[in-house]
Amino acid sequence: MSKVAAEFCEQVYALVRTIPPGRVMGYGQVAAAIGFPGRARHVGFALGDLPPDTDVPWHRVLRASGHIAMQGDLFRPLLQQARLRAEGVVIRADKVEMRRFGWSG
DNA sequence: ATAATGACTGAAT
DNA sequence: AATTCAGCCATTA
Repeated sequence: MSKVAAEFCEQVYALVRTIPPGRVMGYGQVAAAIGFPGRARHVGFALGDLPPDTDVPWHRVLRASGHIAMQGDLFRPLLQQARLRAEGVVIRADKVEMRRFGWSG
């Protein structure tokens, strides 16, 4: 990884692994939780650096609005949506109800 | 040192 | 409620 410090990535992964199935967090929320408020975009990059077979549940991280990120991407949003639904998260029009599925720890 | 970039955000329209 | 715009911040060129 070249864009974000390894330590930052490790903390992101560690926290994301603690998100329970069926619950979600926002990028900025994750950043703030590990002590890096304002680094929402970097959380995104850290997750993007994960291999396709990672055990990190990156699909449980969405935008603060509840929208699925990477709308420009063709494949990943579909996978993310499928995995979330498999965990019982209700998604309507590419967005989830944060009030109901959001998680703070 | 200036400018561009990106799995983002919050306020304004 | 949906879109647009202007900040955000570390990394690159």
